[in-house]
Amino acid sequence: MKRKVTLKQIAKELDVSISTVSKSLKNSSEISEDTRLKVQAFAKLYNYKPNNIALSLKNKKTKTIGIIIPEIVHHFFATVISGIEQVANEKGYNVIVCLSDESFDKEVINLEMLANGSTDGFIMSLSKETQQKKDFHHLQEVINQGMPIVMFDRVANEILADKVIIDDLLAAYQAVNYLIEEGRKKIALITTVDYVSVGKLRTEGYLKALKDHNISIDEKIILKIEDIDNCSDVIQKLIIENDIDGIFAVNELFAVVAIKEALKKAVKIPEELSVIAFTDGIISKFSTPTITTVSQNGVKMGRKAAEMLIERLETEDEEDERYRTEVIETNLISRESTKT
Amino acid sequence: MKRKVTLKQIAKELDVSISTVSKSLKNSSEISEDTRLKVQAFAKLYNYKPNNIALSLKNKKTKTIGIIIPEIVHHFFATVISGIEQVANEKGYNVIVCLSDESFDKEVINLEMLANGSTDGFIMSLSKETQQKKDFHHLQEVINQGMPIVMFDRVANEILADKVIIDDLLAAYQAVNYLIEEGRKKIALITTVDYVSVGKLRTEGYLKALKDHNISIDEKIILKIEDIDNCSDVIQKLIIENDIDGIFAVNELFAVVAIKEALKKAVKIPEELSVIAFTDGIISKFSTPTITTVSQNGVKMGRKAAEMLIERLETEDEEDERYRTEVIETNLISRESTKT
DNA sequence: TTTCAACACGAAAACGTTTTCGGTAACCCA
DNA sequence: TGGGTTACCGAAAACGTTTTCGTGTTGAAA
Repeated sequence: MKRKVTLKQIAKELDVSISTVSKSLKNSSEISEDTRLKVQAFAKLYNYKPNNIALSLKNKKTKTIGIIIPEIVHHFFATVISGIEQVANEKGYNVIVCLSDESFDKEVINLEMLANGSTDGFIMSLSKETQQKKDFHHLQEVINQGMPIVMFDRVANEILADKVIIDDLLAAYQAVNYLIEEGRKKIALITTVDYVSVGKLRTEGYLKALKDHNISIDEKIILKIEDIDNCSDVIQKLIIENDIDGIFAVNELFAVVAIKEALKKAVKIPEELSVIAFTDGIISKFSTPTITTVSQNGVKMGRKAAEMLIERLETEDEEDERYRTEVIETNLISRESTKT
Repeated sequence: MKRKVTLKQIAKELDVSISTVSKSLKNSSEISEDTRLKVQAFAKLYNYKPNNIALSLKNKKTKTIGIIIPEIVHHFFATVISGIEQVANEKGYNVIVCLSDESFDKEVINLEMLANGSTDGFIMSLSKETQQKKDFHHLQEVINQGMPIVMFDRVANEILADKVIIDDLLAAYQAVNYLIEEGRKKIALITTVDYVSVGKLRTEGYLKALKDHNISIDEKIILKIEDIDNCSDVIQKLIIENDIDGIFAVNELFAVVAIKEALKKAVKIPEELSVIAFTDGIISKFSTPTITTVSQNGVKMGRKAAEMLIERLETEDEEDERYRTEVIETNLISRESTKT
């Protein structure tokens, strides 16, 4: 087992100083060609690679991006990571991933953990609990220390930082419009509890679309679901007890459960009931019938977030306080769960 | 913007030496209670946290695990990461994730990148290309440098290291047996190309099950698919041209495509055709009909891998060359795509 | 012969820790 | 009063780099 070789060892072996070795490897003109080549040959032979930690300490740059997200077993977040990793890779950065598990405390711990030198900046999406508590002091503190943060999807208006979002309200509005133009009159909404920022915005879009078409709002067919694992019963109830002809769901899981429950009751999709879901994930593509969705391009969001962060990291004039909010466009992918 | 405070700054401010500050914060008995409390109060006030990079350099430990996987937009890998992160978190480690995109070169680059001090060890699953080339010198080199590697799922027999796998052959054997015991006579196999280690093993299990029941092997109903994105045509052909009554697919994507194609042709599932898939992912749970699967507990694999790696990292007597291969049990989750 | 530039290289500081070792008082006991 | 202990603190090395500055040697010009 041959341990990694250091500058010091090379210096000793070749009977020169550490400085000489370092300069030789950097092709400094200060060093004679003789010694330069000698050192380079030796370094190559022993497969010398500079130690990243030492470099980080010296340069006060880790070339590492911290990602903190609620969970990873979730197609959307996985695609975002994928996008981040792509541009990080291109620009020579690594990514270190932490999961908050939707917990405020874990989010704080992870953030503080990584803020002590491990990363140059953060890309994050807030945990549900954080959004509920509306406590963002941990973010503010990190920002005050001079570490840039880019937030995506679940962002906080209270925090001044770069952000990457989609226009949740507009996209929801358009999706519901789509159903209305199909001729649907009684469109149900299946959404999350209100403190999840995106859920709230999508709900607003739904309400606005109905209002703009003079369709009265019926609270009975607006379902706010907290526990995603046990939602089938309430959804079934929604379908049986109201003769709805359209469903707008804020995620594909709600949608697929709704479709299953409808099929059980022999409701024909899309003839009698149209379904549109937010988030174009793996489920929508492969369910039967396939589901019309608002596609939320996670890869693109990740790429954009990484670009924004790295730009801020690498721009010299640090204090440009003009934070940007980038809106990624969505598009409606129509599939079998709607008529047109 | 107040930058992070260091020992040196505290020392200067309080007019003591750096050593005194360091010892005070560690509650060393060498320091008088007076100064100790004074220092601690000051440190707390300025929210002092030791710099991780400096610690890493000093201790030659980063408390960071490198994960290198083919891709993250894949439910199985996401669950594995989730498992790794759980125990890493418990034991005070961070994880840094790199994606090889199934490319040998990227795998090598990532490995070398992280091996230069950034991580203490690795958990990885090989890229397809690496498995095809059978070139593992990059792994061997890292191991030679004294960094432990734990491989999971797509492992290499040629490399001596700790491994976490499932018994692919046995699980496939049992799955096919299940179909046979249902009374299926003509069972098709939809698998990957052979160089993917797990695909090969699952194929072997399929063959063994047929042999053990004296069912003759029909090469026409064994489909080896390279391009997962355009597999529907060949699968459709398989279903129309052979009157098969069972399908064993080595992943859920193949299975769901097969089901869709069968339904198109009005083949009744499971009455006329049973389907079992490997990998219990999100698709199997929500497709219509839901799919009977061999569940491959990714979280458990991840947890196990992380435990093995951390144990090796933290055990003093470094050179215990007895590498272990841990086999995670699978179980068959029967759903609507099979009769019993 | 003196002077000066060019050349080649090394010493040392710096990044932020931890830890070993020494040192200086004050105190105790004989 | 002398020797030894104890309590408290600081200097310095170490981790592996990079970079600034200094220094010695050479050769050529004056």
